[in-house]
Amino acid sequence: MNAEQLSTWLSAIASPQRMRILSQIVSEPLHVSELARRVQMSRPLLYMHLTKLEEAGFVAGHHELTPDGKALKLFHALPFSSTIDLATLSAAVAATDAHNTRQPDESE
Amino acid sequence: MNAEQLSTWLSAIASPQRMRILSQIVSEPLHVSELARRVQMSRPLLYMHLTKLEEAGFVAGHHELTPDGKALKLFHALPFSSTIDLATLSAAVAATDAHNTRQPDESE
DNA sequence: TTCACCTGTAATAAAGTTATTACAGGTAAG
DNA sequence: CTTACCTGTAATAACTTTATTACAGGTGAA
Repeated sequence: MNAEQLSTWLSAIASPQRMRILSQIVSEPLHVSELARRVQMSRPLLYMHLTKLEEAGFVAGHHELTPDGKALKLFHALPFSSTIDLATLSAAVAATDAHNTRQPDESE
Repeated sequence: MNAEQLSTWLSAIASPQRMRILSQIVSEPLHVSELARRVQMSRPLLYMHLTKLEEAGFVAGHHELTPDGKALKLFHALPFSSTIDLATLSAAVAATDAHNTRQPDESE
């Protein structure tokens, strides 16, 4: 994990709004409209936040049909745990530096 | 720790630039101008980043006089370690909710 | 005095994030 | 057909963060 990736990961949860969203779908998955009502947020805005959370791997969404045939998009939180300290950050910076110093033909 | 405080803390390190700054002053303290040269950043910009890091408790700065009498401002990284997971985030959101639901006369 | 360092901040520009509004389109029930 | 739900996106406004430029002022050495 390089500095940019770690930054993307941390930025995704470093938002009170996204923390609230996440905490709502820890125990039970919810569909977008219902989730929007619970966190009192417009759907377009919620989509933006969910997209960031999904890209960083904190949530996953999947379509589901209700018994009566309505299509819902359900989201649920994915479990994770990570320890952050100076060593973690330094390692990420080192990974970035190594990448940028690398010769053109060197592989990932 | 409520959601806003956790957000401030995470946001402070969720930046590749600030990770680079931090990793430079882990082993040895450096004065502002020298640090600016190492991370290739203008001093005013570096000050802005250092202020954020200091407010979040990741670095500390102190003035020091060189043997020949020049005043330098040295910064060094403060050690820390924190585990981030769904429980941490949910607890922060709960702390915020508790605060907002509280009666006017309730204490901190 | 001039040069080469250093600290510190104010004003502003540039870029990125967050939030809103307004759409288009779907299903099922009354 | 209208009402009441749902998904999804495009355009844009409002705001925050990041970065630059331009100052003012200090010390010590040549």
